[in-house]
Amino acid sequence: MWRGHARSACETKAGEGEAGDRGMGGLNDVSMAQSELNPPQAEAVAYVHGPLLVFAGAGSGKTRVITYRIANLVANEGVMPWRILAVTFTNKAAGEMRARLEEMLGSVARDLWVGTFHATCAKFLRLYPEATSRSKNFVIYDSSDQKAVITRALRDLGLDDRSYPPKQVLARIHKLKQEGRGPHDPSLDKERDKPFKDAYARYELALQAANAFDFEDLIVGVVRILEASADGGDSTDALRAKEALESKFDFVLVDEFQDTNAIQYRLLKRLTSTTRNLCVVGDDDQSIYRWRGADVRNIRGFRRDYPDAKVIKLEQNYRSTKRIVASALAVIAPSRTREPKELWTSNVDGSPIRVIAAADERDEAACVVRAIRDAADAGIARREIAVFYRVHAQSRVLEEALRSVNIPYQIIGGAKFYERAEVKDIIAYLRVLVNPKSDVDMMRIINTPARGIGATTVERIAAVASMRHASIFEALANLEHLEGLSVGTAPRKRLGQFRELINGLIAESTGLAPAEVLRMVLEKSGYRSALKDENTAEADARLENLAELEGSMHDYAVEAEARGEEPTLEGFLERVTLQSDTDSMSEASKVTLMTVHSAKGLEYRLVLLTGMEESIFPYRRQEPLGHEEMDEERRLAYVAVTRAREHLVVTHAKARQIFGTTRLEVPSRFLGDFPAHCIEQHETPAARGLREGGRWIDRSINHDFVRDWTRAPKAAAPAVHDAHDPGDRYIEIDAEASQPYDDVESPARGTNVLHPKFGRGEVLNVVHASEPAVVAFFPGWGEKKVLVKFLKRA
DNA sequence: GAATGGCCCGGCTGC
DNA sequence: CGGGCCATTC
Repeated sequence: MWRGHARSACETKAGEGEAGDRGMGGLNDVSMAQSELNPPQAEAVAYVHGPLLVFAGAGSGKTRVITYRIANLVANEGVMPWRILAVTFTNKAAGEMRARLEEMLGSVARDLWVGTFHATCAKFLRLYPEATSRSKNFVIYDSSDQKAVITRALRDLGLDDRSYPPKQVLARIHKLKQEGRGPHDPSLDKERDKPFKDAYARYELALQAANAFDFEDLIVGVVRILEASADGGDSTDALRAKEALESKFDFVLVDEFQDTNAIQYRLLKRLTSTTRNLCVVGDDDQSIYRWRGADVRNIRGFRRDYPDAKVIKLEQNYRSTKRIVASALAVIAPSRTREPKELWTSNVDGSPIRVIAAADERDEAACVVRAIRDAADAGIARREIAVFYRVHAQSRVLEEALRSVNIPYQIIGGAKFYERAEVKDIIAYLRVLVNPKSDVDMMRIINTPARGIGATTVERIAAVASMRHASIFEALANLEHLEGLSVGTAPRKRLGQFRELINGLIAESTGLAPAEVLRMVLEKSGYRSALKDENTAEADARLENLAELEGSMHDYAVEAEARGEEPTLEGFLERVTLQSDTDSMSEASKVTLMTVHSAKGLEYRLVLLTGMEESIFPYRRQEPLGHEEMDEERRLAYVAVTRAREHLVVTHAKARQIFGTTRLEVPSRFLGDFPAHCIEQHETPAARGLREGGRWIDRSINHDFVRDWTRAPKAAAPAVHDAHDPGDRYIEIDAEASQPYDDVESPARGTNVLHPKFGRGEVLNVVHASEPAVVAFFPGWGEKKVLVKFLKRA
């Protein structure tokens, strides 16, 4: 329960339970809840006109402030809901905000514009597609699609991919787009790299020809509309769209403003150019997307751009214990440039932060398992627990450890479902049906499943199409009359058959529900039967994934209907591309594993922060990090720590196998920043073994490691405790439930067994040694040959 | 001309 | 560990 004065707009007594479908009315009708807002929160809610900057410290209730502010505008200020735009960082956050507002305001909340930058701009562009030389059925190209486009452009220009690596060229293009600069921007005149400019121009043309946008284009496109001018030769379509857009909203609110980039900020300025009712909320200490173009100077410099802006700081943290808040502040403190603010909490001291030294990544995973079990014993539900890491590559070992002891978990991000080959294939079909000009998709499916149209033929038809500034689909339509297409009669015939396949699919898909289109594509393209014919376990898994794809279409249909929208294939495809990792998070009773980046905006009772080692977190490759990069790593660590409500466990390993090599690691410098009175240091027996025995440590290479280990967590903690009993290998075994194997009897292939050291495993092979033995796979350890007498039934 | 298997290089974070 | 490229085989 929040304490503090409720002021002005927020003095209301309506009961929360009465929230429901109600018309608009005074705020007293609205269940703005018994919630009492503290003075700065109330001020941020009640301040109505003009620019408003809210510095919202971690856990200071900023989502609540935005939500209430919107409710206040609608209920008390008489603002029409469709004239309010709220920009959130994820689709999930948008959905939650919308749901909350519907509770407070009733069904009128459906008319609010709530969404991410990308989703909102996509919506604008579908309203005014002509203004950007696209049609309404445009598709959005994700990074791999973009890479395909730029690779092709570079090849067409005869640029070799060693001097012009597609990834880097693409990165340069994105950087320019984030600044709103096209290939013919005057600022590029001094750019001496003409081939690069050509590649950029060609990339843009290719996207336009494909009736496609990349992520940046969605924002840039809307800004272009808003900056259209009759003098600048813009079309009447563009001018009409401009007029509609710039007067569309009375109020614009932006969450996580610290992670906006230059073009997004420009968009916001343009959308509010007449009203100046721009409310931005964020925390410069939590700016973690610099590498993606985010510019923390947007929030730090907001007052310069809007000298009359009202500035409010929310500094009371309601989320975390005192120890967690103090540690977070200690981690962020060394950062050089920060907006001054004092985060504080009146919450309890809480339990000490456990810092655990593990021997290696598996030992660390075992610590994680142990901590999760302890938490479960203490009554913390699994959904209240999260495991964080800096890079996805760390997740596998953690995953195996959890699986081996049957702790349900979900992984956010990582190997993404929609990036699986079979899913991408089918999505490519669907996108072609929606937008046949999409060459990237056409190239993907033209010979998938194999239908005798090989690389050479594809290359030739693509070359002819590009020579005529046409798409492959258009070239195929003219197949019989194409001059300069030198393919034999057989491939030509197959191309014709493919064209008929696509035309047939397009004709039959009209009027069908998205899931029905999917089923039809699977059948008629021959994709399903090709997979079935393979008759392998892998093909079966792919078929299952495709079934799951159909499932996700149903989920989408339900969501769309909740928003009052008609489910369409376009809508589904857009959702697939613009979905953020956390959007698909399950509410089920599972432990959540994710990167710290994904964790932004979330909170958990128990957070396990793993891999706190120099070179992992702060992450660095060869080059030492620059100041800016180091500051960002620090902010990322701050985000990680501030996700925890009650308990925080921080682990680091002394050696880590990652990216194919084993490295000796020293504890992260950020660990050294934790205040001594907040932490409690532990060490696993295996880690201590390394320190004391140093058996397999070559000190001549390793003296840094030893020195840093004694120095880095400089806080002399209370006594160092054992994280585990000696001899316990941390993979827990339910001893009572298992029975030993007899000496004579060997477990059969495929049976599950328990080993005192390696835990649960599966028998792969029975081997003949002097004693009965098997080769078994133990998650987290790999394949091991073990004697049967050490095994128990699982 | 198409399909498949091996090999080498590069590898973060993500709308 | 995976994707892209090349060599080999059909």
